[in-house]
Amino acid sequence: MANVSPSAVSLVLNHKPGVSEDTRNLVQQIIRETGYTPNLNSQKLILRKSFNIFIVVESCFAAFDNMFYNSAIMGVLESCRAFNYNVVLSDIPVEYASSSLKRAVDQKNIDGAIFLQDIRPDTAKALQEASLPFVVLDAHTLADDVPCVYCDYALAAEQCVSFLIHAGHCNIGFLGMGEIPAFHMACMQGYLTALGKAGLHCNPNWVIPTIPEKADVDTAVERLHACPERPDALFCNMDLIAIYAMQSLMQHGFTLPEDMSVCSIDNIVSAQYCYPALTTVDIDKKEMGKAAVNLLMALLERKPDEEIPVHICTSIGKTIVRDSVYIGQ
Amino acid sequence: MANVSPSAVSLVLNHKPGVSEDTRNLVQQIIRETGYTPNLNSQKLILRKSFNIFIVVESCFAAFDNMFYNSAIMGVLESCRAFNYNVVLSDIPVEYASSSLKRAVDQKNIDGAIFLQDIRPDTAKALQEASLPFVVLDAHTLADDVPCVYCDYALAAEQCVSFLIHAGHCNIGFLGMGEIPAFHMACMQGYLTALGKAGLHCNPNWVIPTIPEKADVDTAVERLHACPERPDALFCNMDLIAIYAMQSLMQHGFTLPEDMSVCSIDNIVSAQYCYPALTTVDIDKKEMGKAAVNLLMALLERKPDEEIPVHICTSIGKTIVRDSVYIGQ
DNA sequence: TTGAAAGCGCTAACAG
DNA sequence: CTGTTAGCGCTTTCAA
Repeated sequence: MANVSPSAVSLVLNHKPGVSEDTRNLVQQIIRETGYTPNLNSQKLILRKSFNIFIVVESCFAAFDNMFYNSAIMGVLESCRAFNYNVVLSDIPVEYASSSLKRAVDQKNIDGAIFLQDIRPDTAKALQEASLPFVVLDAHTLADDVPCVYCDYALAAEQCVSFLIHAGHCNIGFLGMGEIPAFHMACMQGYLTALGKAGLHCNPNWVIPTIPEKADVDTAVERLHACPERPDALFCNMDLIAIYAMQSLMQHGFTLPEDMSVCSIDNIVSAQYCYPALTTVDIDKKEMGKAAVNLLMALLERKPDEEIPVHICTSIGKTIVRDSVYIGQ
Repeated sequence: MANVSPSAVSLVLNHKPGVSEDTRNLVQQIIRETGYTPNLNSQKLILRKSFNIFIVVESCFAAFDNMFYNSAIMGVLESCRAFNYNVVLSDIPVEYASSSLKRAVDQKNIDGAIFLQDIRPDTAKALQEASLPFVVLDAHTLADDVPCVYCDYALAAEQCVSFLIHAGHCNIGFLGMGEIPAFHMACMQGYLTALGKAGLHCNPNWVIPTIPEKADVDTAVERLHACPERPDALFCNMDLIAIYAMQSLMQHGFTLPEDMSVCSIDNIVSAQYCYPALTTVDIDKKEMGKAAVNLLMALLERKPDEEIPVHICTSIGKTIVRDSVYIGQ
């Protein structure tokens, strides 16, 4: 030490009490003058922390290049900056996710994790056993003991379908991602609620589960096309499905939106680039990302048997009106 | 130790010589049985390494949610997995980039960095002074002493314009990102080369620099529209500009691609979702990402005065033919 | 080839 | 309030 004490410095650095104002000021000045920076690695060693949080995707329907989650990650970053954690990206294949994470825990290379979309119950359990704090972002099924941030897709669906109804459409089909049961059910429920409130009925031939792949959406549109009576509007629960559906529809000779209105949920960036530009219910993905890190940080700093609300719901945005819905009458 | 030696274990763990086969096997077996995992943090401390590499964007024209760089990041991740480094995302505002990175170096929290797109000479210098290895991904200007991976956009431009010419177009305009001079010049050169090879001349009124924002592209299209004689095809050096241009064109009552063909460079994911689906020269962004980490790793492990080629050029992909170019005659 | 011992740069528990 | 001390879990000389 240039001047004074050995471990008092530690207290100063960590803004802890136990030092007189004089000493504190002196130390701070010397730190400033010498440009001293503590070595994070020794802190990591003694504190048994890594200051790393991982973003990991286990679902095959999520990915870092998924436009939805990509926006969420922007929120994660923004919110994480204040906490001095590194956010590290990890694209582990599903089958190795939990073992790979467990290894990271053993190595003390991870303090917490944010999962993009639901994880399997057994990996949640494995993580809990390894006592790794984590939160799932954009959860669809809400297990009591898994912390998550989610949004009310049933509400979003209702809002979307209501928009269609207010635009004058009575015959509304539902083309939706069917591979995530809870998600599909939520959207189905919102769809039915909106229909019900308007006194409309649901034609079962018009609800077709699919996945966000062009070929699958093509066959879904095919089925719709084969119906004796066709809807005049389509609700999709993902922008990507809506975009593919519009492409299919146009390939079948439909003029959009006159021959078929399409409205969906997400507001990914491609929604403004596709044709027709897509009318869609905005989901504040960035907000979800921020909420996820806030939850995770709370979990990391939770005191013994402190209760933390672990399911946090972010609100649904407005319906972004673009060109894919024909405003009738 | 359950059995034998104290520091021999270290040699075994790091696959270093100096241990007999017997000891090695014994130790390895015990490690397997006990499921022992070394604590990374103490290695970090003693080795003065973090096993972190940062991905950072300093340019205001790059970002993590930029679809181009986003794909590149997938390549970075994929290639990094083998090296046991964490890839951490860092969205530092431009003005703090170099100081923030220097701090990370002081803290021993970073071993290397990958920049998305060009960095300013002064930050390159600052990084070199801090002796932080780094590489810039998708470099446009190639300073001798800054390691980078780039691709030959002049060639891509030539390929793109040649495609237009082969499709029967003789009057070809150039709407391009003008804010990155080196990039603009490279594309301009490719554009002129293709024109020259075909014996075509360049109408200066038809080359209009712009930026990838709807409003700016709108005014660029406006200018084109005001020309006494108009081109029948447009070369753009970025998909996003092409997509905006097509939207503008359609708003002006053009039928695409009959009234105007559009072709560009990048092949971002939105290129297949836009309307008309965009014909574009593929850039292997993933490959660039991989090349960047390979370069960086070589830099990290370079022995004293070992020479490493620091400019690596990735090849240009095929022209992905979609619907935005009218194939004439 | 192997073991003993000295740190890496910090924090925390303990006396003064 | 302050200084002394003992580690955190590893790697690495250096002798044996």
